Amino acid sequence: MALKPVTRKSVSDQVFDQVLDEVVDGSLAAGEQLPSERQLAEVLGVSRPAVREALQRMAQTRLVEVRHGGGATVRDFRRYGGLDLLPRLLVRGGGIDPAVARSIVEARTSIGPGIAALAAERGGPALGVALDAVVERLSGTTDPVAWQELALEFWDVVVDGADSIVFRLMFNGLRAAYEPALPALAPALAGEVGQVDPYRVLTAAIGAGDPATARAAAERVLAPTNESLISAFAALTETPGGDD
Amino acid sequence: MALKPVTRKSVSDQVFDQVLDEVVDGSLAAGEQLPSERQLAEVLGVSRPAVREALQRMAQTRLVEVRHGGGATVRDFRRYGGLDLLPRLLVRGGGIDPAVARSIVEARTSIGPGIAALAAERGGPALGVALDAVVERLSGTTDPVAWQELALEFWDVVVDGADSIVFRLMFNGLRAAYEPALPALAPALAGEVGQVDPYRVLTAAIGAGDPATARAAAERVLAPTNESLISAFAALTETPGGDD
DNA sequence: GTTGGTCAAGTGGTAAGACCAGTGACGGCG
DNA sequence: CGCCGTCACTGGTCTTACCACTTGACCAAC
Repeated sequence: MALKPVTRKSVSDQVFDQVLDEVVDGSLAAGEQLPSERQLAEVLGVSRPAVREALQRMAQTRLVEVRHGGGATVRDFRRYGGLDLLPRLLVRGGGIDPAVARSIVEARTSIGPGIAALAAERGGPALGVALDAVVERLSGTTDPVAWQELALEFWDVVVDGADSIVFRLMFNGLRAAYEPALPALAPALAGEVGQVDPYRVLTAAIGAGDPATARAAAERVLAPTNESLISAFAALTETPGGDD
Repeated sequence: MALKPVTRKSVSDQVFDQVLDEVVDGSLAAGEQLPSERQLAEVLGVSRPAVREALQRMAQTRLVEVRHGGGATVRDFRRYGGLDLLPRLLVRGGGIDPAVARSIVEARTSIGPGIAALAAERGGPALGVALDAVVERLSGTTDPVAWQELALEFWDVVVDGADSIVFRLMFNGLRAAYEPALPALAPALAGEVGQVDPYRVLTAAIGAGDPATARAAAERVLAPTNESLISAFAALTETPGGDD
């Protein structure tokens, strides 16, 4: 009997989710006016403060624009949305959106090597040691989920070594989208468990302060995961998967 | 007589800003407990709903964690923060943070070429035409601010052509951080106004569907701006600059 | 007709007070 | 000593009221 933690979503959370869904799936088109707070409150059967908290959060993500006395307007999420709505786009409509999944893979592949090169430039030997420690733990791991978690931590350390805050913030956003899906994703990526050699090569290049080699090594670390990720996402389309 | 729009910040905005500032500058360290909503409301002289809206927005950006009945905890913004707090980090402490500025330049340089290559792969001739139109407008522009706006729009079109939602969302976040600073930044970048040739080369490569050439061309588009950007940010350190 | 002003209705912003629902620590009881 | 209930405190929600702003209609003066 597998028990799972009870989820208790607050009212404002639910309002937020509903409005966000309508914005993302186009039921509320860009430029459209939202119902007034009072109307929303009545329709949804909740209080106005609850609605307001949800709308303020929507405004915080730049998905709606609220003007004092002038109502709230939906904005084009493709034009104004941030990385934070990546999870919502990924699971669009009950299944995984393959275009979004592909895009995540592309971003990994495209950005990772550059970060590795920066880390090689700046990290110094200390970074190599830190990475070695992670790789060591990686080599002793057989559980797919734990392995992916460690892979994520490996990159976390690399990103720290790159010492470039923009990459750091991007990584945070991607991780926030990626990590919750790990339990559902990891089994499909089980094939790469145990393949620590690419990580060792990358670690060595970074520790040696060799950006060019690090860039190439990063590509070899990321490449094998890519096709597996795409198919993993595809396989997830009709699978319940890890929620929240 | 230069008039500027009157700014009227709502109470919850001000609370949000204050708390955010304290988190970013470390007055509220990671792991620390925030005062209770009731205490905050009393200390700041505002109502509890106003405080709640601000805290909910903080939670939305993953900078604080709120547990029902268990208070609110500050999280490490370097570990959990998203791209949306880039503007705040950039102007840390009244001046421009050079490390953040450098990082923005690095991200431009590192990611731009990959996006250009993707756009070349996927855009087709139609994308070339769209880019041509922007370049044409670019060539007729002498005002520095307008020129930078158009450069931003050029990349906007490129990112659309790359058809990869993650890059799109990243670009949105960077743009949201970059655009407000443009009026203050553009004059320092006036040197590049009129240099449309790199853009033409890039446009041609993308229109021709040549990823490798597009990648190289993108580097040549971005490179000249980089040193100017760094010094522009530096010059901005002791200049009022565009607020909000 | 255009300009400018006033007004009313609707909307978001703020406040106060009350109560519900979790959390956590303290102290009594076995 | 350990378990467990109580209670104070915290966040979550609702109600009600009022303020501030936007919009559009209407009207007077030019």
